[in-house]
Amino acid sequence: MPRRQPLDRAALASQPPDGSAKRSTKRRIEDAALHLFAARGFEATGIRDIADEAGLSTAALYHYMGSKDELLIDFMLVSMTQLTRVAQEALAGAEGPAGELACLVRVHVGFHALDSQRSLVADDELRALSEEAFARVIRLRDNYEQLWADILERGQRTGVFRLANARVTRLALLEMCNGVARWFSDKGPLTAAELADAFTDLALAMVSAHSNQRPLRRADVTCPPTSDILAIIERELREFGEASASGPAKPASQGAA
Amino acid sequence: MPRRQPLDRAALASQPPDGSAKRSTKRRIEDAALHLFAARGFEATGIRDIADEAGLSTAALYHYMGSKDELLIDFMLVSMTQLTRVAQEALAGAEGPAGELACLVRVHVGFHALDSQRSLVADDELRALSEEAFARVIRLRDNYEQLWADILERGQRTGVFRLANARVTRLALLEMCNGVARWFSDKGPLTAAELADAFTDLALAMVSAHSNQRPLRRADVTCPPTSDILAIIERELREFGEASASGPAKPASQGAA
DNA sequence: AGTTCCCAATCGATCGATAGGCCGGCTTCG
DNA sequence: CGAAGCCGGCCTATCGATCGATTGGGAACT
Repeated sequence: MPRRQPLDRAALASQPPDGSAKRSTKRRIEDAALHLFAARGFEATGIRDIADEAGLSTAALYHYMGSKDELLIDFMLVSMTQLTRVAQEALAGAEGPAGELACLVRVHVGFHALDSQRSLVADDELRALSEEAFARVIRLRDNYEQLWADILERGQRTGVFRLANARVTRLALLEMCNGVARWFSDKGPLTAAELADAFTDLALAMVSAHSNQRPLRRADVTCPPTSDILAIIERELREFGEASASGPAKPASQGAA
Repeated sequence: MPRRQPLDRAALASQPPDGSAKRSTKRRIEDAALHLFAARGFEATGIRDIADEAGLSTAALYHYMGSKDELLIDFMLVSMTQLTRVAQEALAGAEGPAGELACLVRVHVGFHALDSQRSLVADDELRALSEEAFARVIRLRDNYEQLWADILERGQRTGVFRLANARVTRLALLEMCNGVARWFSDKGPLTAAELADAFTDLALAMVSAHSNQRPLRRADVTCPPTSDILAIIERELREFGEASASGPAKPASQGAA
């Protein structure tokens, strides 16, 4: 019978003297949950599945997390917050609607390729949220999508873009980019950078970006290079990965209110 | 307490003398299941939810369907079969890669707008299928997507399209069109026809469709008009709606094998 | 009498979550 | 220094609720 692993104390002892032993466990739980949510869906994933993949009992799970629902909510809030933050940082290096659109596409595609599991869950499991949590996440998402709407509107108004319908174009762009998380694999033929660049040209073509009667391609716009943008994303993901795993979910046993 | 409705026998009696009473019940079940699967997801929908919305007991459900899983499988097989059939019929009236692409976009978007619930379920719940059912549905889907791949390849080869990467372009196009089922509402500002036309231009721009150095728009290509294509879709949906609801799932109680 | 249609009651399985305790390291105090 | 007490980390066992599905009819129509 497959006994549960008795914990490699030697490996734990070799880590920094702070709460790192805990971190590794919380990270294992989050990684397992994210993997299963993305592969089977939130509703189809049981806490026993998560516990098995993390190498724990179900009871031990609740030492680190509030509930299965909170786990999902956290994934979504983190995903939307990171995406928005990276987009804003990257937009500082872009010029004009065409450059800004290229920037948003690179960020969005980069995020959905480098963190595809979390992105997939964040995009597809909104219906699993309670009304309150849904409202919180949607507020963040609306805020993010407003970046796209503003840029499309500005491009339309200044004549850089030619849009039959700004709303439809925005929705088409976003769904196209969201789709990346559904099929991208880092074992596939394309790197995240190549994908982000390919999508940048697709997006510029969709909005008929042009200047002096000539269509604009990604080489023509002012926007941080894809390598820089991917580096920002990776830094953001790394920072959160450490921040989120600094200890148990319940800081101390406090009396109920 | 909300008693279950005692069935309006008078209304049933006013229908044609064949098996129409059954049809209405089976249709109620399918409509309820489709609505709930689309709104909450397959795994989050219980058979009691379906029974409540259909105005039946859970036991009565099994008089008309095999199982909850079979219900889902049927939705998917029907969706893929109809989509492929309509696409092939419509393609007969198209000329050249640009006309054919416009045709596929109109069919795909039209389907996802006019039958958005079934399309949404078919696109999003693949992971809920068993391995065997998954293989059956995927085979149909691959067959359908091959239509897109062939047209993109032909457009690329004949110089009508300019594609950086045919596979990426195909995936981007399909995800963009699939997205329609997630946000389209017939109570929204656009009709299905207007949407299909808008997406046709977006798609032609994405592939850089051109002729004589000039970009091709939907007015320039040879393709059945959107109104005709939507009519084909509606006929297909109507035909199935009646065919699928002609009686209980279990034709007679037969001994087990 | 047979068939169609449907229900109340209930099956075993599994769901998310909790109770209560064991174990080992750390701190505190004699 | 060593014993005592605490606490974080994790376990087994189990909770009530709900899951999909079935049994065994009863009422209505043919």
